Amino acid sequence: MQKQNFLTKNQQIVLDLVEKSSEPLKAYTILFNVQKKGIKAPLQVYRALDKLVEIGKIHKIESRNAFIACHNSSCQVAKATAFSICEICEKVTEISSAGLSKYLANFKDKDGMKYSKYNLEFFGLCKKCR
Amino acid sequence: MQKQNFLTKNQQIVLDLVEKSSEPLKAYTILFNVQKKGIKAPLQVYRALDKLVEIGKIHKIESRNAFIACHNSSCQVAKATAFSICEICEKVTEISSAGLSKYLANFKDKDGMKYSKYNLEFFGLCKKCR
DNA sequence: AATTAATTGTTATAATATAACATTATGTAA
DNA sequence: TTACATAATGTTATATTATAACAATTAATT
Repeated sequence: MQKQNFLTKNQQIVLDLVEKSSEPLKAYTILFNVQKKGIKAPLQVYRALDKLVEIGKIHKIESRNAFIACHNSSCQVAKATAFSICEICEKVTEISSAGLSKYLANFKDKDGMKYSKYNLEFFGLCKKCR
Repeated sequence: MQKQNFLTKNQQIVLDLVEKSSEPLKAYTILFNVQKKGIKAPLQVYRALDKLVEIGKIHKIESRNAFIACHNSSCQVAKATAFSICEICEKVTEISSAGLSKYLANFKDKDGMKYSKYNLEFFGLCKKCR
């Protein structure tokens, strides 16, 4: 069986919800909101989320245990992500800076090791909250 | 009462354990290992961890929900952290690169905003696992 | 000594995430 | 087109991570 290149019903339901949201959503918030669509258990949500993260449709904000849709058209795979997070209103914005991603992809550690996969979370105050 | 500038008993017990460990420790692993020292409840561990993170003695690896001691002498405050994480053996190394921290501290987003606080997690394979 | 603030201890519970297993659907190849 | 293999689903139960609430204690400041 080939690796699927389309979304299954549950994956589509979860993605639709996350894409409609202006803020990161938590797994159980998603669960609550998709119960009317027939998704009943946490595991159904987590499985959909896992897949969507894997294919880069959504990203996990690790410091918040929450998920947002990818807003970076070039981000086909979830491997190099950067976000700014407002510490007051919790607004999260995906950063797509060619300079930043180039710098990080080319960064070498002490051992000369490069990393194509990373997650960067900036914290501060957004425009509104400043 | 002044902000304490020393560690309390529980904080010291938790810090001692985390500093002795060569790998990130999870909160309940810590709890299990300090029960012989009189720490009985999760909250006692989480409170100590919170404080230790706040003063920069330890860092939380967000993608792993685990804690490691700070190995960066200049890191008095937990505000600008970078780690490499091996996806096979889960070895975590704190990166202290003047270049990297300078680049990130000076990075400006679309709105010209700078961020003095950030957390960066690189993923790849360590020397051994490569 | 009185006051204030931080920390502690304790019980209970909330929030986040996965294990295990039976079932159903879908692609591949004989 | 039937078997085979792989992937996704549904379901129940449970594991893991983290915090709420509140009473008690400790320590610095006035």
